[in-house]
Amino acid sequence: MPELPEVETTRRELEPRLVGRRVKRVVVREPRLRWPVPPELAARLEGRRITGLARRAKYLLASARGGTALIHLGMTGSLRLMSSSDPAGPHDHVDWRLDDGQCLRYRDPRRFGAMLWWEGAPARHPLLSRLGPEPFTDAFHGGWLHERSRGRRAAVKSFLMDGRIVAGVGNIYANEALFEAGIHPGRPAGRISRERYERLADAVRRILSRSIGAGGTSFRDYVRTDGEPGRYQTRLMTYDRAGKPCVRCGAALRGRIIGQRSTVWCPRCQR
DNA sequence: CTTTACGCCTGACGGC
DNA sequence: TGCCGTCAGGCGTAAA
Repeated sequence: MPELPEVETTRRELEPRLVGRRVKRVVVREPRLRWPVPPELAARLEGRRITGLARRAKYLLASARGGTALIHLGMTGSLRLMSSSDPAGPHDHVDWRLDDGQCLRYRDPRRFGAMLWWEGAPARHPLLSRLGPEPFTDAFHGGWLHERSRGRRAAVKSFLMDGRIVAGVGNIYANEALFEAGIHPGRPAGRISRERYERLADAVRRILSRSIGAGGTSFRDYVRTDGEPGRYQTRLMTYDRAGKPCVRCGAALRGRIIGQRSTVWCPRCQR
C-alpha cells in the first residue's frame, strides 16, 4: 500500500529519468480511476517537457509548462519506467510515452488512485490546500501535534492519520511510529503530553526515513519503478503481526480495528 | 468544528 | 475443483 515512503521512493527514482523529457504521447486505456482521467491531461501534456517532479503528502506532482499532473497511487498503484515497446499488462491504465523511447506506466488494479490535471498553483488544488505540514519540515514537531490535539477525544492513531494534522502518514507507518514512541494507538489524542508528542514526531520521521532508505514497503501491489519490491516489510514491527511476539519484549501483539483501520500494538510497551 | 460511516474496486482467502 | 461471501484499505464525502 503506497504511503509516503513508497511515493517518495517512486519520486526519487523517477526524477532523474523523467524531468527534462518531453511527453510524446499519453495513452489512457482505462480512464475510470477514483476520478476519471480528464481528456485535457493528454491534450495538455503531449508535446510538453516535464520540468519537475515533486511530492506533497502521497501525491506526485509532475509539472509542465501550463500545468501540473497530480498522481495518486491509491491502494494498489505503481509507476514503472520501461520501454514503450513493452506490452501493457492487466491494469496498466495509463502510459506516458517519452521522447527517449521510455514509457512511464501507471498500473492500479483497484483503481483507487488518480491522475488529474491542474493549471493553477499546486498548493491551491482542493486536494492539497488543506493538508498539514510534511513530516520532514520544521513545521512538524511535537508542539504542533500537542497544540492540535487539545480537546480531541479520537484515538491518537486516527489523529496521526488525519492529513490535515500531518501529511502522508498512513495506516502502516502510524502503527509503526506509535510502537516506536511507546504510545497506545487507542489513547485519546487530547490526553497525551507534549513530551510524548515530541517522541512521536521523532518516531514518525525516523520510521519514514528508514522505510525510504529501504525503498518502501511492498505488501501486495506496490513495486519500485524498476518493478522490484521494497525491502522495508521485513522490518515492520507491528503491521500484520497481531498475535506474534513483540520484537522488544516478547509479549503477544494485540490487534483491533481503530478508526476503521487494522491496528496492532504491544500491550506491554505501549501505554 | 469533530467524529463516524460509507463507498469506490479487485484479488486473496476461507468455508463448503 | 469451483463458487461465493468476506475482507482489506486511502481518502474524499456525507451524515451525525
